[in-house]
Amino acid sequence: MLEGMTSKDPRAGALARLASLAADETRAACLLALLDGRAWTAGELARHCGVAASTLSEHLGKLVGGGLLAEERQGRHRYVRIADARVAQLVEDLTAHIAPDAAEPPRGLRQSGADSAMARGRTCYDHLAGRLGIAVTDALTARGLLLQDTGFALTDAGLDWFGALGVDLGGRGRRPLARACLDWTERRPHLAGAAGAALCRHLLDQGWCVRIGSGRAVKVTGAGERALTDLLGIDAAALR
Amino acid sequence: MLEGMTSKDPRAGALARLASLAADETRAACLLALLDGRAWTAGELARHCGVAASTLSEHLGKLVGGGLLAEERQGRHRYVRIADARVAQLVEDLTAHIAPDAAEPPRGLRQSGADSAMARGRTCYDHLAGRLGIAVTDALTARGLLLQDTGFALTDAGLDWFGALGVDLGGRGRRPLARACLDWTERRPHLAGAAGAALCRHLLDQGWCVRIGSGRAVKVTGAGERALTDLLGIDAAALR
DNA sequence: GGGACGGTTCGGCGCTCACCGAAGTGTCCG
DNA sequence: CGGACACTTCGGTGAGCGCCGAACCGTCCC
Repeated sequence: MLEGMTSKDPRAGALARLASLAADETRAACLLALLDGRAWTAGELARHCGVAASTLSEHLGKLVGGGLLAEERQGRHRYVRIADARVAQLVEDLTAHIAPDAAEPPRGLRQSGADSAMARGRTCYDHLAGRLGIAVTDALTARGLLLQDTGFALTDAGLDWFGALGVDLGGRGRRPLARACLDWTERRPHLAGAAGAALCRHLLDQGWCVRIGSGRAVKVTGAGERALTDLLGIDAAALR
Repeated sequence: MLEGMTSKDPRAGALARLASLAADETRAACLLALLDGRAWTAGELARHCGVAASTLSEHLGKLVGGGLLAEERQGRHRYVRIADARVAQLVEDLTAHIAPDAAEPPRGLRQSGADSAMARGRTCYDHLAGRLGIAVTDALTARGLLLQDTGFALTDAGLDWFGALGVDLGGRGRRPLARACLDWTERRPHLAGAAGAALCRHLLDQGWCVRIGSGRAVKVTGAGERALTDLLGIDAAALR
């Protein structure tokens, strides 16, 4: 009670509290699962993590209370998702930090189908990742629309390109237009941020990409192959 | 022992382990203190955190073992510092996430002197922060050397500018040349990354800036004022 | 209405972990 | 050599936390 504390940075408590939220394996598994950007029900997460529903309920209470997750109740379901892009970025950053160590786990044959679909193309919160994400990012860079070597930013030509595509990049809120997100399978940066999100949304809206099943894996459609070739010179067949 | 686990992402364990390192208030305080980029002895940190030396020794064991800190033993001293720029960035990112909430603590008059020196200019790991860091970043942007609105990257002109200054930006290692670091007092992004570090080093090497005491606060010298005005058109008097 | 179902609350169990002081190791210095 | 000093190791203690199953509350559907 006495608080015999010395100075000790006042931010330390808040930092520790934030880190605690991810410091449990079950909660960490939830955050990683939710990085697909979709909303999961509490039950789905409980099964995914292999813990009792009651246990997971308490975890969700903490994650929501800590501002990392947003919840939406629908009937008897409790849907949760990553609260916002800042949180998604934080989890991505943490994940990127451990990626070099976490060697590819030995994969059973049964999983390799889904895995390879994920490696071809997937969403990472709200933008594209996998080989598709890399291909788009590299094509933008090759055409002088995106700087990658000296940082990560759209060029003026890049801004025009998005404009010509009819993609609204949002009212310049707090969120950075372009930022790098380290890809988990490819180990290379790909386009994230407001522009990455808008581009991903555009591809899905135009039917150039479709989600495979209910998961985060996506595949390029026939129309998408033509569009990617026309717009960016991407050899989309290589992504099949 | 049985490992009745279901799938549960294999990265979850590693993520939780990483987060645990920062999930303790004392360890968090250590990380924040070490963000000044200098090496601290175990005893200094113990006093700073207000815990017994034995307690802190165990904390350092975990932080070093987890790869967040690097240690160097000199005689009977154990010096520790942030392991590398990636770790520094991680801690910065986490800190930036909580900054909006952590309102400025009520400051006693005794501290306000040191605090205002910190607000004027300081190092943030290996680059400049505070009003000085913001001023340099904004000046680079205004001169078309740095893009901030569409991401964060040096322009070609920016590369030339660094070259003309005689600053070596390093052999393009893994580290990004330019990235944004959110300033804690100014709430605005400033230049970090390899270019930010090189620039900070250059200012100190040239005697344009000097450290105040042994801390992280820095002040601009007379020669520095002239140089900043010449090179970037900065009104350095405003930083006094 | 009644039963299945998703989610929450609660009590209790067991483990982990931060903390301390005391004793021990190694270094520096008079 | 002997004493001061920085740090580490080790037992012990107390608090916190993740987990479960059982009981409970709403919602959906037959």
